[in-house]
Amino acid sequence: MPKTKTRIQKKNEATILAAGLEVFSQYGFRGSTLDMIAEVAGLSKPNLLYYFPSKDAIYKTLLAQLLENWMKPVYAIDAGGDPVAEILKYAKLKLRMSQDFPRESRLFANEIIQGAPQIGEVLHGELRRAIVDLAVVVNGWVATGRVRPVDPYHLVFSIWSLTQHYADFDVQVRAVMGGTDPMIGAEQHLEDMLRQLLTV
Amino acid sequence: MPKTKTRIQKKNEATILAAGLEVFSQYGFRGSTLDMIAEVAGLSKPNLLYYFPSKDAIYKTLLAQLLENWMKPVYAIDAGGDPVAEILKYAKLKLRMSQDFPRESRLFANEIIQGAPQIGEVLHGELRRAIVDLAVVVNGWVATGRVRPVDPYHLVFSIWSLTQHYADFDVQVRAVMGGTDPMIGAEQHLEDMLRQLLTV
Amino acid sequence: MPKTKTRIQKKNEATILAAGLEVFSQYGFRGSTLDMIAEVAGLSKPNLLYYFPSKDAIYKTLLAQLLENWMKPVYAIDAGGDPVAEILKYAKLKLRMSQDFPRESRLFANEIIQGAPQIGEVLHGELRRAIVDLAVVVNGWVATGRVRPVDPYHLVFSIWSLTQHYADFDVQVRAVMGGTDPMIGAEQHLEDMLRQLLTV
Amino acid sequence: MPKTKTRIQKKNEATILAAGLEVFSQYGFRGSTLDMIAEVAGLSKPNLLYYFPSKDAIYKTLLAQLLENWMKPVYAIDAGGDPVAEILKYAKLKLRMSQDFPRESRLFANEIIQGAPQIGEVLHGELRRAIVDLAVVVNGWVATGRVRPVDPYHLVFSIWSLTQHYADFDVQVRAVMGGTDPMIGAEQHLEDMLRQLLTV
DNA sequence: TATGAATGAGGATTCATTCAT
DNA sequence: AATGAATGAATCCTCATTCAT
Repeated sequence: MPKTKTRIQKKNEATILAAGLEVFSQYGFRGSTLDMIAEVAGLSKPNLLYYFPSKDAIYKTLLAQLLENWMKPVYAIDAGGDPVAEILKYAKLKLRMSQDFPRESRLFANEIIQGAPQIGEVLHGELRRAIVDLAVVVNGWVATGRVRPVDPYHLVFSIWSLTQHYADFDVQVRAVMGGTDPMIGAEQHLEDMLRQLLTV
Repeated sequence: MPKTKTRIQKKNEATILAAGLEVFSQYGFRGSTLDMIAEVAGLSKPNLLYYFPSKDAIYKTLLAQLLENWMKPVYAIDAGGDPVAEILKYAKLKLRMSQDFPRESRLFANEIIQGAPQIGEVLHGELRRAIVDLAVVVNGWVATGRVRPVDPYHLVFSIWSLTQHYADFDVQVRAVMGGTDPMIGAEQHLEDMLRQLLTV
Repeated sequence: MPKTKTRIQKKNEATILAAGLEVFSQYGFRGSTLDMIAEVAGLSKPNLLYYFPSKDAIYKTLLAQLLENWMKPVYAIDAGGDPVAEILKYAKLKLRMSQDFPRESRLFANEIIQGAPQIGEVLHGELRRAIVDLAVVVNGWVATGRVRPVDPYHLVFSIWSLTQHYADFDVQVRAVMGGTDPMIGAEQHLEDMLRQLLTV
Repeated sequence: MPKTKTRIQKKNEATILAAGLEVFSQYGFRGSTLDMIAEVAGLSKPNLLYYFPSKDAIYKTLLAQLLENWMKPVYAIDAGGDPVAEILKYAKLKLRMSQDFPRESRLFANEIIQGAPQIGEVLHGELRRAIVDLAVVVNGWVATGRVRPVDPYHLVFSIWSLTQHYADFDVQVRAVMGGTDPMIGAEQHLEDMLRQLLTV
């Protein structure tokens, strides 16, 4: 019999994942406790473990979901489109994701900083393949003189690091900028930087 | 009489701090245990606490040391020097620090991601002041047409995020780049990017 | 919705408090361990902490309960009654409490000897007020010649010290008296002493 | 070679015992730490253990010294003297000891409350013998009508408990009496009480 | 004689997980 | 589907004592 999930089941799983994201993204895996997650979820601790077999399972489910969304934008780059426009589209999408899903970003950052124990394989597999493919495209653009000569890998790192910085280092960004909203100038700067870097 | 530290004392404190850095930078404060640190330090757990009153004290000492080194480069920027050269000098220094002290960088990243519970004040105080001062300098350069118009804050974030990315996201960087040494192209790219962004 | 306690909850809390009283009254707060209390209670150590948040909480709960019962007898003294009879009634009540609740008495004694870190405020507040009020009554009796001139405070100390002596110094009392039951002559002596002291 | 103690040895042993008394009397045996004692003594912890083999040894030495002084007054009672005067002399001596050596009193109280693990034997031996002898004397006085009929044991307990109360329950006594010095009325009351109780 | 260094044996408390209902 | 009850395995920290000098 195929396990069809009831409405309540779906709702609670979603609630737990949301709570898990909230907590894990701030305190990391080991720094988070089921009590915290249960508190945020508004459920009892044993009830959490009724829906997920373990703390680990919640964390892994979150990471899996995250990776899916994390990879999507790369595939949206159109090798046939205008180079600068395509890169900018990608970069802005990344920036918006950092704005809209800062907790996901921090969850990811925590996982990577700790050596990617859970998602190491994905990094070496799917992610690497996607970026290698992208590098071929970019190198093609460079070879045909459509963009300035640029290392595709470091280009990607620039985009990743800066966009995620606004989410992951939010506290520092806000501390440094005082009351100013960081996001106001962020996109402008990102676009300017990439245009200068890429436009021939 | 000023308590002069024994040779053994100095050695062991250094050993413990090194071990603490190793462990805290990877697992964060809550994810690290005194057992791990003792293991790495090659000392017994109570002996750790003979030199430092608590786990917290080790962590705070590390952060304090870190902050000191972290702030230095900013102050080395010479308002009277060549704008692009000064910014480049700073950026390259930062990059080298990430290369040479990746654990310090990750320790810092962990602290910030978790909301900077320990160093929040420094961020709002000394760090903010330093960057505000730097912004004045950069804005001066912009106003006199010596560099392209850039937002000083986002310029700084670009430098910070990219340079630290190589340390904090090392696993991902290496996964994506396969066998290639990330550092070979990193400085080149950093310089290119900043020159394009800043040169009028 | 008021948290109504389960039957099990009530039972276990009572069990723990009884065990805590047993242990704390003999070894004092610092000399007692959760292991001892768990052993006596027949519960696991973490289970103790499931019902009470800390060792301290068990101790404080016990002291709070104790103080309530400890204060009651004072309030039962009727200013309008026969002076000697009222004092005797109070003294005998105290004596019976020492007999029936020797552990409570020792718990109290331990707390006081160590400087009353927990209940210092109650001593300066409620207890002092009660005894000051009592002193007024006794002084009234003295002034109207209904009892011999006595210092109300030292009268109270006499009653407290002697009655509690049988509980707190039980070992010594029994050692000195050999096989004789201390309580047989105790009440007799107490009554005789107070009558001689008070009767005009 | 007979171990003759050097001057420094004597001095340090005395210092340690004084510090031990200070600490043990307040926190009890298990509640006291060598660190506390070392702190009070102004000596290093290992140095303490150079003079005394263990924490236990310090405690036992203190108790032994204490018992010696504690027993003396009883022997000073003169069976041939005036009954009331002799009892009063004894009681006042006890009171003065409580005033002058409150820490000794509390140390003793702590030991007894905890079941007299160290000095149980002395209580059953020397102390019991002394009080039994005293009882014979008092009973003689009673038989010959020189004092009112009193139970010698409970008489002794009255004296012990009240006099020690001022030392052991000092905090409570002072709390109840407010600013008044407890000792001013104490002796007066003690004398009055005993005279009333004993005088035919 | 004195003390800096070191540690094994606790001791309070936390936490993921299991059990019973 | 939900939760009160329970616990073994940590985890931070304390402390009497030992060791080396």
